[in-house]
Amino acid sequence: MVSDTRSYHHGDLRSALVEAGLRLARDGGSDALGLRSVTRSVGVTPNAAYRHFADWQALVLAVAAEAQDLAARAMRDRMEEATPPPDPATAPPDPAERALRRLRGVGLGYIHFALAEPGWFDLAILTLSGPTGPRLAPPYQLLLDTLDEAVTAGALTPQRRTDAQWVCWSAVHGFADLATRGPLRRQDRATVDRLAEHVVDSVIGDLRR
Amino acid sequence: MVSDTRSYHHGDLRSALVEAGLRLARDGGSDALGLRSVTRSVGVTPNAAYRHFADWQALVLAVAAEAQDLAARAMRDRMEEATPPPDPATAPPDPAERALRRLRGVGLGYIHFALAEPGWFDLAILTLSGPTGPRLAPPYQLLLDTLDEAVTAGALTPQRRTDAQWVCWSAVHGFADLATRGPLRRQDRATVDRLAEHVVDSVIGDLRR
DNA sequence: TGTACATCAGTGAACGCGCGTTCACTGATGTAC
DNA sequence: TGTACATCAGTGAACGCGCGTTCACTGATGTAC
Repeated sequence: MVSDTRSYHHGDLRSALVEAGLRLARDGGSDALGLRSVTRSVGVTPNAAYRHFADWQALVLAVAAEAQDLAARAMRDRMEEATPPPDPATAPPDPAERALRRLRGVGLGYIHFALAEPGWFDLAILTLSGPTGPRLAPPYQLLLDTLDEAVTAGALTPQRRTDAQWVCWSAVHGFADLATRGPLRRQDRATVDRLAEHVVDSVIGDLRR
Repeated sequence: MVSDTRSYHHGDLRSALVEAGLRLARDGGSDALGLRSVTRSVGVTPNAAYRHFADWQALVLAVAAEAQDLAARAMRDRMEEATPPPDPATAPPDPAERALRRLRGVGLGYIHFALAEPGWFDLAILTLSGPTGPRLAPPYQLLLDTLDEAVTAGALTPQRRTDAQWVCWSAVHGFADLATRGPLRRQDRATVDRLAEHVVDSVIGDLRR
């Protein structure tokens, strides 16, 4: 709480609504995002939201965009974790190998975000196809960039690069869905992690072939 | 219509409700399956459904099971289409090659069912994880059988067979989701078909490697 | 520095809707004798 | 073959709920002079 002195004017209700939306969606997924539930959570009248969003859908889109940013950030973290900055004490790693490790990190990052935050994942994929304008969804953009880097690093032929994003995305997205909503939902975490690596490595194995 | 003479007793209301549910879900997906909307569609009072289903969820599960059967049937058709019975006039095909063609048919069948019947697909995946008892979901069972056949035919080593179902299912399921709800939704059909083949062939390419 | 006033961001109450579910009921069916 | 009656499968009305949205409003803010 920034201030406990509840004033008539909120200050930054728009941000507060988006944040409350994220909080609700974290537990309940996109279903938890009602105009009434979000405003209730902030402690404000339902129609107060109409000062900041055209309608209910606009609010959902705003929260979903935030969830996509969170997903992209988690993926990027995982990617960079997989490829620490070169240590001058050791031999510089093979750039092709390094690029594939980064690609692997991106894929596993996608899956692990879904497993760690299924509510946000559910919300994020809701609008992956949405008309978010010319800007691509951040997770998708990250995948494209990483694949391009793999070509530059010589890990991937331009021929194999073509449409590779759909193979990669299909596999990790499908796995994430099976693991969060589907038959792998009840499996223990170690098994799911092992299968996730297997799926990602299979796809990368095919790409480098 | 079996009979236009509306009697007080319906005859087979349970089947009629499931059929009406399928009809509604075909257009509107699982969201269209309300207890009221289904009974209304049959022309019967809402609570009449309680004679045949414990509650709303039981009705949904019954319709979803039907949708899964439809999916499995479409996949099987596609699989058998890909492997016509041996013609004695020509040389018998390589059994390993034949098994992989069948596997390819199963994967493409899954994707094409999703594209042809997105409403039913949405409903079917809702309950892929559901507690449907010891019986596995028919589409999943079909995948397992086809993979096992591929091992028998020598197209797949037992080593590669391990967990292969998750790689296959993840890829086709993810693609189906991207193509029906995701960023490929607006793509023209020819492009989507081409990408679908690319995804399936990539996975199979990795398996046979 | 003080005041008048336009603008803005919220309130409070209500609208109409559709949902799943429950209640007491009634019309139809089939079985025992 | 006919009748009494238990059983079953529907009806009709209502409950309580939560939803997104609209209306007229009021309290707070900031600006012009």
